[in-house]
Amino acid sequence: MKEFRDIELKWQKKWEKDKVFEAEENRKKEKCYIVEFFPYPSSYGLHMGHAINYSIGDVFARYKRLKGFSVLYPMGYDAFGLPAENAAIKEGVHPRKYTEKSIQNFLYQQKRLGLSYDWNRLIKTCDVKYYKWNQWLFLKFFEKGLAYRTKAPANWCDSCGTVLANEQVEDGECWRCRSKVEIKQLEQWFLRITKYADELLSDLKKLDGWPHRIKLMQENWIGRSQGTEIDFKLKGSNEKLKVFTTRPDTLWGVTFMVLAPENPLVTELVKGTMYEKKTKDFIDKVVLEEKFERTAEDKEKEGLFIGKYAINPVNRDDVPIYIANFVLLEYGTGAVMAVPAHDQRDFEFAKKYKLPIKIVIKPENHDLDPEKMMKAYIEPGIIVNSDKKFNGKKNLEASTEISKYLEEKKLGRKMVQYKLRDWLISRQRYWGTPIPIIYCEKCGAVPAEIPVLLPEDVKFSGKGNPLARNEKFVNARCSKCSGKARRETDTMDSFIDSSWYFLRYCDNKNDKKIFDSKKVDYWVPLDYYIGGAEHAVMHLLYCRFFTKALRDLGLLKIDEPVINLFNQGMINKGGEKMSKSRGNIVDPMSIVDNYGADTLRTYLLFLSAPDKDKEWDDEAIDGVYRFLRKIYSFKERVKVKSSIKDKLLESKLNRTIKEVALDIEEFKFNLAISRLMQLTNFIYNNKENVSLKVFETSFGKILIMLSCFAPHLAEELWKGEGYVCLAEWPDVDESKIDESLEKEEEQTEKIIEDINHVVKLIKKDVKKCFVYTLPKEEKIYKDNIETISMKTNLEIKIFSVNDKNKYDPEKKAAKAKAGKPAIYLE
RNA sequence: GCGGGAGUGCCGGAGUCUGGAAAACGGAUACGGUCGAGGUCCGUAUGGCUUAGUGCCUACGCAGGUUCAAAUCCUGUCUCCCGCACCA
Repeated sequence: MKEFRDIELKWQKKWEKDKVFEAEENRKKEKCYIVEFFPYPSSYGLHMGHAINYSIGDVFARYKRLKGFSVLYPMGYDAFGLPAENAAIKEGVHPRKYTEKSIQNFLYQQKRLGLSYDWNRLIKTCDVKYYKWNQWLFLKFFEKGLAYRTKAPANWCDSCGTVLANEQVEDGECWRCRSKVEIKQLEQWFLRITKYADELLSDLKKLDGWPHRIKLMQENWIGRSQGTEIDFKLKGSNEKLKVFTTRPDTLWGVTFMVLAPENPLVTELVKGTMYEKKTKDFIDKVVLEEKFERTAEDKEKEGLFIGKYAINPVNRDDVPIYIANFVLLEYGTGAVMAVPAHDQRDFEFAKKYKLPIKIVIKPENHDLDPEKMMKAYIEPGIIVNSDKKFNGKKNLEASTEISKYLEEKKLGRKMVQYKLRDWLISRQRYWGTPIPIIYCEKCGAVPAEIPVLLPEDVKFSGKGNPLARNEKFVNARCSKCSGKARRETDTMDSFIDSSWYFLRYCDNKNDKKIFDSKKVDYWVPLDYYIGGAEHAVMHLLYCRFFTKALRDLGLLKIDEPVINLFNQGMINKGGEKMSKSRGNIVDPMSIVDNYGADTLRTYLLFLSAPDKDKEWDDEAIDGVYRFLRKIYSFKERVKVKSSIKDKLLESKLNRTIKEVALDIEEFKFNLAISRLMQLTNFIYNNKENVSLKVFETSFGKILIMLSCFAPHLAEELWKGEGYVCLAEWPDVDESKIDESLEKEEEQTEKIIEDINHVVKLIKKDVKKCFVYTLPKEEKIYKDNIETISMKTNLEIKIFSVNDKNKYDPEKKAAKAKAGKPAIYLE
């Protein structure tokens, strides 16, 4: 509808001109900081998921403003990243141009949705004013030993031409392009996130406002396990082989050992022996070809004896050393002691390679026979065949004693292990923040002067990192000795950008400091952070890590960045996720063109609770459109015939104000909208029977509530001072809420329904209707006689059942019950 | 395998925390009305039976249990979605 379009554009312009949504640190007000995951600006523009995401945040921001909060609600763009660079290679556009264009498109579309961002706080991560502070932070981390460089096996995505962090590998595939990831040995920069592993885990308990499942996913990802590290001596050598186990109680049951094939010790051990060739072949096969299939649980276990033995420190047994595909270098010490009797993996391996199975724990009631066992016995039991100190004890209790015993004998120590690895942040790509390091022939890796500008003049060939071929960029002077030096050409993972952007919003124009702590302290932590669940173990873990690291640098006073995390549901169409490849996407902007932004926003929130998945329905949107048009129709006031519905309207209005506020606080926007619909329908149906004064004050209050969902329409119809979006949320007048009056209305509706029902049944021409009520209900129906008459199109006469003079030729009055009067028609 | 979430009319979804006449709100379809036609708008119907009536039966994935009373609480089970997965 063109009218809606004009209205929306008009108000969008006015809001912008009057800087209506600019935030300020008003210390007299309570603050509320609301952020949505900032988008990667793709050239396709907003998709429906964005539209939902921002609609949720906008409703809440608008609501909090109406409630008198000082609200910061900013937007930014996660503008570095691969798609822009790939487009550059494919289409020959410079990534900066491509990105700027996409940003302009996003910005235009977001404004067209009427989102109430403080655009003055805009952030673009590809802007040197932003990424300079990435570099600053990196150098701080470097100084504190939180950033370090090392040669390590890295996840390599050949199609992206770069390495990936563990979090960015999903099922052995690149999270972005879905191609197979391989392992390469490379010298790379890491951030020591593992330093915070324990705190990241234990602080999850503080996050009451986070969805349970996100916390669980992080907990699993961090993967803390407590155990014991035990030293095995190599036979015929003084060298030690360390293993990590959570089951020291099974130590006497060790019958072999297994090393991860890529464990550097392995090549050393077989050097010069007859096993060297076989071992090398095995390693090549397992490590290079099968890195990721290898971690599947149903993968057949494969191993190889490497000709060496270790000595069990507690019983001096010789145990053969194997390498096998089921042991991972990254976890623990990359070596395990194998106890086939009590570990399923070891059991399967032992069966396959005919290794002995020795029972050291048995159930209380019966004995185990290693020959007949079909699987490992992993339940609790009694220790047997071990040291006499422990035999006969319950294994769970003995476990700690054994660990202590090992510690005393200096054979082992208690230890905590994590699955969490350090964060690999080097990317062999152009479109990112340059890592501000210079390699000097004399001084080694030294900090570069920042900002290290990303050179604009580069050539994209599609192979390798264009920065590395840019002589002007690469050649540098050492910042310490001015000697000949070479610049680091890797750029940072763009997840660095998103790990702290919410802090920069608070002071986005500061060119002296990363941010002014006073400003940040006022706004952070985020009161509400809204976005999809796909970032559970990437962004949401990294930003927690950065918060803690920045706190330890003295820049922040908080431990956790986000109080309440809200995950919106996914939008489906035809039972499937909306996606380009399925061809079932609906472009939000096409809906805006046809129905307007107000309709789209309201519809998206009305579909279902914001945290639930949604099913897009092309037709159902008409319902919301009708609702908004109905509201718009009140622009022209009809003739007032009476004021008999004033009290009822005020009652409903006040109840609605109360309920809608509660619904919004609980993010039940779908319910809030349905209540506004009900109230609107009531007014619409009774518009001639409400006095002008009551109508206008009520309608004004409705518009304030409506302004959260359909802000343009609300502004257009608002007759109060200033902007409706800067008004005050209406107070609830409890005294106006009249339960019995509303009940009367229900009863009236009911009798109308009954009369109409009967009229239809008897299929006769009816003109008059006689209603017989219980004496105490007589008044209710008499008060509403006009409504009943009007809606049944009959002449109505109401009698109390005890009225002796009533007209009742067929003695129907006897059927009257409480709330259900009897009827006679003629 | 482990963990999390969900199953309610023709459809999307309320209701579940806190047990008390299930189906708010919206959509679709059909019929009727309004209208010059279309759209709009209004009304009625959409599990079964029955009717000068407001009644009865059946129903909240399935099966049990607790209770005067269960969509709601408990136990078991099936299906679907999501996450993790040889972590020693």
